Amino acid sequence: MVDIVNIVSSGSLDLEIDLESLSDEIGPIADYDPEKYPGMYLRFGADIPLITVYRTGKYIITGANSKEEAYTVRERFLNLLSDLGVIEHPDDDWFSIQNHVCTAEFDQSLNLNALTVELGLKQTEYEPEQFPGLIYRPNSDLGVVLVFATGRVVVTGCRSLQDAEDVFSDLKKTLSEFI
DNA sequence: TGAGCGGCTCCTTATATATCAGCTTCGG
DNA sequence: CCGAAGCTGATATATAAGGAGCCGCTCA
Repeated sequence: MVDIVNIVSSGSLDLEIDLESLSDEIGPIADYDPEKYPGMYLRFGADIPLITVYRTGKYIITGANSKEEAYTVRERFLNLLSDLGVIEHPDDDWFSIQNHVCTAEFDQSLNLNALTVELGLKQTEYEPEQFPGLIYRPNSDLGVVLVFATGRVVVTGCRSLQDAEDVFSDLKKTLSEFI
């Protein structure tokens, strides 16, 4: 069982945007400081995913806890642009989920030095002086796993929740004899 | 030799995870 | 005034995006 903690998605409006005037029109929920970063930040509320909009019309949505939330925020964004007359149809772009960050857990603490050997040195990186987690890159190439001595796990780099679930269940299967 | 261009790296954002150093704050 | 406790920011992972800066290469 893995839980989604963050989803990164991106899309394109396929049109050039004047971020300076758009941020003025949107008001305080927009934050644009080109000296600091070329993207304009747009956040509908404190616990609502962040939208970063670029001059080229491309945008990214970070911080969603589900695929549905990412799509809902995208829809709200497109409706806002439609209301402002920036775009004509609130659905004429492409949009896709790019990354799932998930957490999972083994019900026991783990010896990461032994785990490094068990998983194979070429797929594993563990340098506790640099970072306390073990970095495991499965052959499936569906994602990357961070394993901690507490038994907690972070699965990232997955295109879908199914990929993250597959990565974690494969890891559990691989370690079924070990733990 | 220098201009120009392509490629690369870093910045920023979200998010869980854990461990260190360095800093501030507080009590005795 | 000093030790302890708490807090912050670094470390690493993935991913999209545009811009700045840097490096090396090619051609005039």
